[in-house]
Parts: sequence; C-alpha cells; structure tokens
Amino acid sequence: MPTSLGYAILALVASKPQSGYDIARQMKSPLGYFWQAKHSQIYPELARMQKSGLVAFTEVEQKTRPARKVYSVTDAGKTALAEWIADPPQERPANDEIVVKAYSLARISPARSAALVREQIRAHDERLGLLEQRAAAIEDRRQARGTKTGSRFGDYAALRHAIGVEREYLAWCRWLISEINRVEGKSRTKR
Amino acid sequence: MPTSLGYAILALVASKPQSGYDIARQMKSPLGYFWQAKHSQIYPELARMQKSGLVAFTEVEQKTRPARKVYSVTDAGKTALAEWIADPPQERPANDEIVVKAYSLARISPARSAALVREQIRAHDERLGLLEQRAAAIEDRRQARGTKTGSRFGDYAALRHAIGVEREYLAWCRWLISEINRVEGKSRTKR
DNA sequence: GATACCATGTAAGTCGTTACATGATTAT
DNA sequence: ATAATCATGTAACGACTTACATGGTATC
Repeated sequence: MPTSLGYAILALVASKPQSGYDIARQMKSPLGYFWQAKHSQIYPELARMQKSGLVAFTEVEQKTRPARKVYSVTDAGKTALAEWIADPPQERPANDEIVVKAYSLARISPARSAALVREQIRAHDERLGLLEQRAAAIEDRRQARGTKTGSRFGDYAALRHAIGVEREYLAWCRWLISEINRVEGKSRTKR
Repeated sequence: MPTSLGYAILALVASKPQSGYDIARQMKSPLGYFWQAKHSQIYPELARMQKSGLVAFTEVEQKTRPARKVYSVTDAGKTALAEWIADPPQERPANDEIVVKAYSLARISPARSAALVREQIRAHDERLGLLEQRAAAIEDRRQARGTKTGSRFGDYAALRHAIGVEREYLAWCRWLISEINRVEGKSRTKR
C-alpha cells in the first residue's frame, strides 16, 4: 500500500504520464499547491510503486539530455486510487510556526511584531497573485471549451483551495496588524 | 536549540506554569488549534529543554493522583523564545489528503464523492462550532475586563486563525458539492 | 565564469506516530 | 465490568529533510 505521497503521485501520473522530475517540479515549494515533496522522496516512492505494480515506466532516450523514465498508471493503480479516494481523508495538524509566534507576539516590541507580520503579508500576497493568475488562465480555458468537466477539474479544485487558504491567511495577518496598531496607539496616548 | 514543538511548549509554559500532561491536553487532536502533538513527543522534549536550562520543574505530590511535574520557563527560556519569535517562520507544506482526493474526484461516482465531501462538512462544521464557542467566551471576557491586552491575546489570535481556516475549508467543500451537483445534473438531462 | 535547468538516484539524520508499559481513580 | 481521565515515560517504525553524488546544456 502506498503512502499519502504515493497516492498524490498516482493522481498526477493518472492525469498524464510523466517523469519523476515532472512530478517533482509540480510538488516544488513554495508554489506547489497540490502536494509538496522533494525529488529525494519522489524517486524512491515511484520505484516502490513500480515494484508493486501500480505504475509502469518506459525509458525515453534524448539527444542532449539524460534519459527520462516516463511513468503511467496501471489498471491496478487506477483501482487502488479510486478505492483510496472514497475513504475518509486523514486529518493533518496545521502546526504552523506563525501561530506559535502570534501566540507569544506580546513578548517582542510592536515594531518588531509588525515587521514580522508585514513580511508574511508581502510573501503571501505574492504567492496569491501567482495562484490567481493560474486560476484565471484555467477559467478562460473552461469557458472557451464550454462547461465540459475536463480532467483539469481536479487541478482547478486544488487551486481554489490554495487560493482560499492564502486569502484567509492574509485576512488574519491584516487583523493582527490592526491589533498591533491598536495596542501601540493605546500605550502612546497613556503617556 | 529547541525544535518548533519545543518553542510551542515554551510559549504555553511561559503563559502559565504547567505539566506535560496539561500541555498534551491542549495539543490534542482534533481540538488542538494551537499546535498538535502527542504526549510521547512532549515528555522527551520537556526533558531535553530542562537539561538545556530553558525550563525548570517542581514536583507536586498529590493524594489520589500520581505526582505532577509542573514546568515553568527560566530567564534563558524567555530570551530564547523572544529571539525565535522575531525571525521569519518556516513555511509548512499543507499536504492535505483531501486536496489529492479532490484532484481525482471524477474517478468515483458523483454519489460517492458527494458523500465524501458531505462527511467533511459535517465534521468541520462541528469543530467550527466548538471553536466559535470558545472565541465567544474569550470575547466576553475581553469586553468585561476592558480592552486590556491580556496574556490571552495570543490564545485568541490562534483561535481566530483556526476559525478562519475552518470557514475557508467549509466554503471550499460547499463549492465542491455545487460542482458535483452541476455535473450530475448535466449528465442526467443528456439522457 | 557562474548560475540555473534537466535528470536521476542514495545516505544520514530529524520529526512524528503508533504501540508498549504502569497504575490508581472516577464515571457509566 | 468497562471505559475514561490523570500522570509519566520508552521503543520501534515511518515520513520527511538536508546533503551527497554525477554530469551535460543553456543562459546571463
């Protein structure tokens, strides 16, 4: 039985045959909105799934580049994936460092806490912009091709989730900034 | 140097001296909205931090219960925590199984996918309700005591984040349901 | 000349989970 | 009786990260 990462790989390979490198590119942080993993985890997982018959590869030689192992899903892989999808997902703890930092934010000065949060806003605003660009591109394609539920529905759904997460995070960061300002204003007028 | 979990523990112990068991209770899934961890990870981490002088404990004997080790933060611990808060947080990949399942949702029937998503809505609606109750309680307390930025600001901030995450997740789930219905409706009228 | 991309892997180490271990008390 | 709560720990295993390893091609 594959791990969660294994199923994530299966899902990608099922949508389109591709190499470990291709998968790694899509799972690359910080832009990977589907599942994040490094190549050092992906290659062994692919090898394991190939041995257990869920995927198969054909080696494609190239002139100037090293050979690619292009993986595709076997029938057994498709069955395993469909069965796994239906049963309830494992809940993953958020365990986000920023929440711990926010919890103890009063331990550093308002100036420093504002700087911390503003940097988060900057970075996540940037990421959100990229995600929204991608979403807009997909929405155009969907309108053009009519409302046929293409194989890209899943990709779009994952994107929507990532965008929602970023928007929520940014709203929370902005609330934090307003709270920091409120406290700073209070302590200033007191003197 | 402590791990992220170590700092999460430091933050909790800094807000109020407490035992490993108390910490484990707050970090328990599925309600732990601050940081999730099991006691098997917390006890060794506390022991390590005690050895490196960031926390100290006093053993409190009890009549009917086993003795408690009540930990508190040392000055070195407070310094370490404040320094850690200021530097940029590590970004954690979401790696949520449900996103992978959504990606391949078209591989199972609309009935089964709707069941999967509806169960998520049920569970997370319940969790959201509990979080909102807690938030309401804190908001009352804050209004009563005036707007003094109590030590509970951090707790409230963590809660707001958790609530935001749940709301976003539920909105996404409901969008998924509407998409599933749209597709099902289309295929029905076709026949 | 340096950096980034293509393309694949392995090794060592850390973080986290599940299970093992103990034992009294309280609630259903 | 059975389960849940209080209270602390250790051991084995699995997941994930960082670094090691190789080597050609394209871009600045």
